Amino acid sequence: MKDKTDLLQGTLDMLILRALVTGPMHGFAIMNRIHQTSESALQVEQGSLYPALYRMEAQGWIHAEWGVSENNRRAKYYTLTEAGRRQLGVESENWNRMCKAINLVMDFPV
Amino acid sequence: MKDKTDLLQGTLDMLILRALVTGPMHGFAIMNRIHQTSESALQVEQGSLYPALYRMEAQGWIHAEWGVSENNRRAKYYTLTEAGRRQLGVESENWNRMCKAINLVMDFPV
DNA sequence: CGGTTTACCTAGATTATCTAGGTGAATCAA
DNA sequence: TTGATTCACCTAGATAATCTAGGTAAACCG
Repeated sequence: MKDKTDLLQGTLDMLILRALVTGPMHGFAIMNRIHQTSESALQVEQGSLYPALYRMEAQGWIHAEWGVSENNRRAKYYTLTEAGRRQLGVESENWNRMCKAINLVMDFPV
Repeated sequence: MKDKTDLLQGTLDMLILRALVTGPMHGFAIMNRIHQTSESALQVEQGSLYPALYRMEAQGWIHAEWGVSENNRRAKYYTLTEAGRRQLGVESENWNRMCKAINLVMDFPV
């Protein structure tokens, strides 16, 4: 059974890219950022996050660099690349189109 | 690679249930209805539709009955059950919550 | 020095949807 | 009357995204 906080499939990459628009961030912080800005409605699991980051780095959308976190832990900082910014545009547009389409169906007069 | 008309995962049942609010319909008509009301933005594939209908009937959300279509073909007409109407409410609420949550993240100030 | 938090990682399961095949009956044009 | 097209249904297997459930190690705190 799907949990209430499960993500809508296909939106994770977009959310991560969007989080990185405000500047480089490490994985753990991205997770928290998404949780907080969604007012706790979204909870990205670590088992989803890290493979996604790995995949997106391979795609060239983000760039990773080891550093030290604000809590003095070693952390991998991710930066949005130019390709990542373009990808965010594509995914964001797609999301808006889908949202609109679904709402057209949902709001169709009875 | 995901196609532009691919559905957002998790929304198919909701769309089908919603289509049936206007009255009983056969599978093929449900497919076309979703395509049309979404202004061609959504295209449910038959290989997604029929298994979904089967699954939803097993869940008790819809009820099937053989009949004859407006084109004089044999067709299976689906009707929304009371449980299906409740399920639509649940899924619809969940969709709105998710949409809002994602848009909170997407619209977060830079 | 033991527990908690931070931060990362991975294998395998789950599940939804799509791809790509198929059937058969009705309609329509040649 | 026959061949092509449309309607309507069905299914097996592939694909892919996310989650579950495990794990490591270092830093901090009492």
